[in-house]
Amino acid sequence: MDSLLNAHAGLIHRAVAAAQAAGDLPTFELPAVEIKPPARAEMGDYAYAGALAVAKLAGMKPLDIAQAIVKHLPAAEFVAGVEAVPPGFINFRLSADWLRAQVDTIITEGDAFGTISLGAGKRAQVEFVSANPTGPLHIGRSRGAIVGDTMARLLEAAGYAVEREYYFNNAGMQMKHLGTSLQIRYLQQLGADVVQPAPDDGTFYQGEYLIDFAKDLIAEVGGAWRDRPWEDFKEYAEKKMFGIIRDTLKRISIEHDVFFNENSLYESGAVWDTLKALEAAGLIYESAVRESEPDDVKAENAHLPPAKWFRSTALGDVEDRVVLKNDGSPTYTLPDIAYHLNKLARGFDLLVNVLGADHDTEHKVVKYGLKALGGDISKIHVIIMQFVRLIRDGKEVKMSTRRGNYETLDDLIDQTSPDAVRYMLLARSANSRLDFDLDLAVKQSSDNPVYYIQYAYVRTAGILREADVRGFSDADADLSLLGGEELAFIKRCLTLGDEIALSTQTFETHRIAFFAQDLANLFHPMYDRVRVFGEGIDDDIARARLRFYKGANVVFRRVLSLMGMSTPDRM
RNA sequence: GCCCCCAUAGCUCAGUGGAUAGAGCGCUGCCCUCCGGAGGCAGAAGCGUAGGUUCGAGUCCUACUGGGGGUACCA
Repeated sequence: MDSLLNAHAGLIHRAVAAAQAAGDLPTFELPAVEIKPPARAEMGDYAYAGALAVAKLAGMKPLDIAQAIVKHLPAAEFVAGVEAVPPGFINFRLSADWLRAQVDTIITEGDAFGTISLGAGKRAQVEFVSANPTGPLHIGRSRGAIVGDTMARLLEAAGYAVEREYYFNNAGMQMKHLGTSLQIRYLQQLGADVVQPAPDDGTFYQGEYLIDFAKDLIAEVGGAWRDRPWEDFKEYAEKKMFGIIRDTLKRISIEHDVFFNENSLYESGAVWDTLKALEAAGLIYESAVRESEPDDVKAENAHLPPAKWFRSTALGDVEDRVVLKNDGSPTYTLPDIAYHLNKLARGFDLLVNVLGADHDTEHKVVKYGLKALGGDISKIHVIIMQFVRLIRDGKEVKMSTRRGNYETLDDLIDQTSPDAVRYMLLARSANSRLDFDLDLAVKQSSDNPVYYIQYAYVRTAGILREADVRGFSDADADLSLLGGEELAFIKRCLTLGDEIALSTQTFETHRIAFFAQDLANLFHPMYDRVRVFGEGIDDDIARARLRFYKGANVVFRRVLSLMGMSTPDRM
């Protein structure tokens, strides 16, 4: 089914064209049609404010335009009434009969309910998490994990074929430190006389997990690795670490389709090809400092070995960027550009990138690079997330990967639940900072909205179970017996398609969390009043309501699974 | 210094240039205890400051104030 917003917008478009053809409206290009629910329910279900916007363009009073549009509006089965009201709004009212009939549509569509055709026939890729395997995932990474996976789920619901990708680098200094740290732990476990670096030594990973790895390694090979080089330990640690990371992600229902190793871009020569291409475009220069620096700064640094700079300012950047360090090795920018060229070459229609706020500048530089090399950056969308701050006892908890005293995602899941973690990290706009209150998340009470939402689903399941026990069927239900409260709930359910469209167009995953909360807020008061079984409720009404709650059950299951949350029948 | 993000109710946050700005928690008072109470009803309370654009601004622009992030040789 098409979204209701689109359906209404279609009516407006046709009406304007018809009014123009009939000479009731002058010819003008209709600007983007915005349909919204009106401010108050009494005004109707959908409202169009376009007549106000085009008044000047058309040279007519807004209300006259609105009336002309209404006059030519084609009939539609979902519309029960339309009126043009001052100062120039057009208000639509949905047909109650049509709404009631949607209960059956919802049940028929089942887990596909809300699916739209926006991305039909298109391929999208979402790249997220992308943490190097130097340690377990921590809270900072988990926000991107949830946002990325939810974005992927929403894109799937929008009709896209979606691939989830994890980009990682297993070379570099940090991985070497991981290898040497495991080597030290291994030798320690064997009782060898090794010096353990001080806690503030940046080259040593203090985390308990490396002691566990060392024990596992001894169980496998005993003391045979005493004289092995650090590279072997690095490889072992990396493999173990990826296993842990994948297990953690799986606990919160995240599985990637592709793991892309940055190193392959060096092996294929793509990194150096990228540099050559930028050089060929005349956008690389060799210098100790930026060429924009004043002469005295240049002179001061003239003795330093030169680096290679990307003249990104030529493409609109605020300053040039180093792409090759003065030791001859690339900065992260070069492989990043090569990686995105690779992604573009794989033929996706949409590339979504989920990054932390610390990468905000970096992704812009990558885009300048792609632009310089003719890449189609309109296909790339980056979600920049502000940081997560952990709060315990009302105070911020400091995190540090290397010292090992940070909160891991696994710890958090253990303390709360996968569902609570998913919801709390989702229910906030990506460009707002997120305070994760550990005390609140640990509390299993209604303070935590995840329970309120899931409880709505549980209640629908409870009704269906009760019907089963009583042997009561909803066969031949007469949906015309449903009341106003049920209709209001159905209306909200039917906006799921619009939510999915908007979320995927604006790349905002928090919307679905608020939608779920809204739905639960409508559900619980209704549940209290609209009962299926009880004194004075006759069988006809009970059948209609049972059918209705069956539909509600489908909707909650769908919404929860879009958020990657579980759907327990009991709590 | 320069660049990016943020500022809405006591707290945490929604809000697509449209009509009387919403929710959760907390607070105050009440109801129910029934398809599993992790429930329901009602109430008090708000757009950082100053300009500008617009028929119309929480939303767009400028400045300011406050908080966060970034600013080659960590990714």
